[in-house]
Amino acid sequence: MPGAKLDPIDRKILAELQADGRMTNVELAKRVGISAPPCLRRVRTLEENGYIRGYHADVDARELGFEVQVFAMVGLVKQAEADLSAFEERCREWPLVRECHMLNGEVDFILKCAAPDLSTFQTFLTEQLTAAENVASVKTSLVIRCAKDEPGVPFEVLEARLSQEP
Amino acid sequence: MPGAKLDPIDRKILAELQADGRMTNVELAKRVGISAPPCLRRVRTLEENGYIRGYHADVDARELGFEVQVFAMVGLVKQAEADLSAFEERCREWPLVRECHMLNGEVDFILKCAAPDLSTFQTFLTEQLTAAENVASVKTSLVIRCAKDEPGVPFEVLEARLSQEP
DNA sequence: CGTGAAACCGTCGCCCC
DNA sequence: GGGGCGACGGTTTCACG
Repeated sequence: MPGAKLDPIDRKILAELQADGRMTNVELAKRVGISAPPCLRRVRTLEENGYIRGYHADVDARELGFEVQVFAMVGLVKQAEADLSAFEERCREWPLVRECHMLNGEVDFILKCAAPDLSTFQTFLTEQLTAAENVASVKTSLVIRCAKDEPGVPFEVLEARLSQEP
Repeated sequence: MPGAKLDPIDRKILAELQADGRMTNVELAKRVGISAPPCLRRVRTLEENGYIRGYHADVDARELGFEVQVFAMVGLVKQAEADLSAFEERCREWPLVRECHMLNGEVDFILKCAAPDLSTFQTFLTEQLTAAENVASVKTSLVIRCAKDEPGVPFEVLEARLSQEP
């Protein structure tokens, strides 16, 4: 049962840093109810054990001139592990592809892409993605608007679960 | 032309904070080539003008016990603006739904969901999402694995564009 | 935008439970 | 094992040139 090695203070630290990753350590310590030194030690441990992968500013893509966001559903011709890995490696090299998830079901991968405008994306779509080796089909959907974009994990759900069956 | 109001130093600040949101201000100032006080003023301005929406620790969902990630494609019965807004409001209230994007094409919305296990998700799926008013169809795809998950925007693409046609 | 100064914070060693 | 106290050096954040 993962996440069980964390005590309530660790989970509170993760929840607070997920909500505000630039909080000072003393502020964080105050919120979780311990003093600064042990709080910092816990944060370092959480980082080293991979619970915290990093910290990122949440930059507004549209304000920066990335008007186009697209979800692309990709089907491959062959799905042996080597084929899957090869496609994933390609995706890591394409900067327009921000996320690449392998799925079950009829489609093999879903990609989230960001581009400055439609023509940039269509060039990428026709000359790179659809043209890539082993790609059988690509279906794209433009994002009209984004109603919710919460990073990370719903800690409320985790806490409800843990308080229910300890 | 959005993003044009930013000078190269502002864009460098955004790129650096996107890569490491917990960097100290003096380190950031060193990297962008100015001293600390004007660097902090620029960061504050970028925050106030909405270029930076926030800072978040990138928490490993699976290590925390969220084993299940799902993409859900949702079609509605009616798509008048009031119907669309009502569904978006529902999504904001569901903690398991982390992202909700309205799409063009045959499907109306794509949702990214996170859940501790399959049964939690299926309960949500059958009792909440599929049962919600105005929902016509829901197709779900489990995430098998994630090959890439880069937050934010490819600044390399932006810089290449700006240096090409100033 | 840079300099200087004051307040604050990150961090360490040590002691305590 | 983990938490608290005190102190040092670095950082944030002013006012001012």
